[in-house]
Amino acid sequence: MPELPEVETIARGLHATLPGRRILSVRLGKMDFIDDPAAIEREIPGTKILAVRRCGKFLLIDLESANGDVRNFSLLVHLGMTGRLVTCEARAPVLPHTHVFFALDDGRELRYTDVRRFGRMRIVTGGVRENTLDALGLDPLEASEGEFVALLKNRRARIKALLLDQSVLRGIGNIYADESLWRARIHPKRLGANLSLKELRRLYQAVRDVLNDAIEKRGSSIADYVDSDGNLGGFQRLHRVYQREGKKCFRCGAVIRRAIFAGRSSHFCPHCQPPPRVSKR
DNA sequence: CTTACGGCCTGGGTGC
DNA sequence: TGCACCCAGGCCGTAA
Repeated sequence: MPELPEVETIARGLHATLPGRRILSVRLGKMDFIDDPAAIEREIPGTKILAVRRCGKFLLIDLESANGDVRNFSLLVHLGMTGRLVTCEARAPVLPHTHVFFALDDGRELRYTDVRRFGRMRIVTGGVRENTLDALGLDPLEASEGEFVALLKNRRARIKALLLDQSVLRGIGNIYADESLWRARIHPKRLGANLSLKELRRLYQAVRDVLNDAIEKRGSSIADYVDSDGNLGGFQRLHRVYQREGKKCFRCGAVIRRAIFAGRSSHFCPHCQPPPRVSKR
């Protein structure tokens, strides 16, 4: 499941080889996950790739239009659950569910593969001022401790929901929310406003440590995730709670539990992460 | 405005 | 072997 560390790994991988390359042509398969397929087919061929970067869980491929026009623009890609963005030789075998092919001027292709097609793809213009991205909260790796604390300390929602809320913090998904809460020893059902300053600081550090460790291990390969070269990540081996229901807590030995909060599964240690006193439901 | 929650997207895995 | 159904995670719409 591509979250911040996985998208960061892919962005770095693509940024290492794509800038300067020109996109010669575009071929589309299924396109129901693309906002405006005609615009992609019309405006992408002939463009030069300037940079690849991450914003939350979004990938942005910055492009220079074919004629060197002033109007630069970007291809915005969200990988959803099963999306893959991989470069390979143009003659390389095509994986099933590959729906977008960008032919590059060095004989390679940039391909988008997505079994479930929960991903999204669209062209964005006008630099940073773009509504999809404007709605995003702070990047947890860029926010200061003070900003992080201020974001959460007055919120009456469950801390798990707040961590997942992209308009609060951008880039955290279910894996890293659960792993961060375990490291900070905070139960997912606690309310933001009920956390002590000490706990919020602990959570800030936990989130950063988890994300940085995961980036270092090139992300978590749970089901479909691979990096931009098609290689698996390594952080799934270091998960402490995610998908460890019934196994022993690495810290205290208690049995890790899984529970559904607001339709989302949460993995936690009932001993290290004590539940709120009065918990409704 | 804030929060909670159901539903939707799709198809692989599971269990009968 | 076939088949129905559960479920994944993000996001959006709705309601309280």
